[in-house]
Amino acid sequence: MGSGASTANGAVTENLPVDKTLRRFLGYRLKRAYNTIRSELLGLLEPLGLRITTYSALVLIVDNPGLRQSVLAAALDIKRSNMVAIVDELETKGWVTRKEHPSDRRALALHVTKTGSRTCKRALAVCAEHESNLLESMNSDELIQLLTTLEKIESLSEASQ
Amino acid sequence: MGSGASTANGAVTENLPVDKTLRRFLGYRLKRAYNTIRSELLGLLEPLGLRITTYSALVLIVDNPGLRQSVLAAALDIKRSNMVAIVDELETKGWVTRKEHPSDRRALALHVTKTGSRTCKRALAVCAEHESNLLESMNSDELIQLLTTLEKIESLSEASQ
DNA sequence: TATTGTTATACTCTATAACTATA
DNA sequence: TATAGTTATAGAGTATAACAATA
Repeated sequence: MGSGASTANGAVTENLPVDKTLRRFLGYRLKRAYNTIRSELLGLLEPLGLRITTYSALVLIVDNPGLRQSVLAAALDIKRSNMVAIVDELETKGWVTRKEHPSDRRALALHVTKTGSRTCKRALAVCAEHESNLLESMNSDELIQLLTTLEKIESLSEASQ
Repeated sequence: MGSGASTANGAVTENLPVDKTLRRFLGYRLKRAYNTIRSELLGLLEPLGLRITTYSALVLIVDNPGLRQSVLAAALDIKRSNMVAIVDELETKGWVTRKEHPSDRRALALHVTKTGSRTCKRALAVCAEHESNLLESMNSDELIQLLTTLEKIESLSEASQ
């Protein structure tokens, strides 16, 4: 896939030199890299009943018991309105509960259940292994550098708002 | 935005330490970085009548006259079926034409029109400036390193298929 | 039999507006 | 007046299956 050179039949596939112009554009590269990682993660998480969004949310709830739904949404850069269905899904599966917030009656405090905690651990293990595969063939300095740069990109556009 | 500390009113916002676990995960970081760049690009391209997908396609067609639709799809990592609407849009705007492929009567050869070429140039200029903004505050070695690593990620998952 | 372009379809992600109940 | 959660809705992106024409 990607630059597919030869095919089963004699059909043409004209290997395209993507480099010419487009390759230089960061947005394009980021998209492709994210897409590949995304589809890999999807495959890893699906057997556990998780999607990337529900997985990310679950991890944050585990690490921050009593978390407000709106804070969770902000942390994941997801609109409050879109957060509802995600927490709904986690609640339906019995992994997360919405409780009253101790000091603010408008808010909901999110907590993990025992099964939720177990699922989260398994998911974390699976994803950690996936990342370690990347790490192995990538050199850990390189990865750290990547994460730092990505963070920089985020904070940059944050500033220009 | 993102880690919003203070609000107009006295309302609580509980600054969340996202780092704890999730921050380590590459997929999550990639998604956020891509989303920020994506929304910036959207804003830049919209006045020109382009979206990210149509823009990417247009650039490739300009650089590779007579391109097959299927090759274009493969180059952009987009399914052939999803490529149809994208080329439709470019054709409707009068920027691209679908002609007969000289050697394969199943295929269509994509070509740019004069207006298409003009639009592409303007879009490239806008995006180049956007990237140069990133470059300025990022150090060009860092950017090159980033692009290299992203490419590595792609080729990695390509190999594991 | 395989590939090209196409249609139809479904699911996810993202974004906006508007409502309610609280603050 | 502003915030938290919610609903409804619309627009993109992505993925699969199936078809006709052609290789």
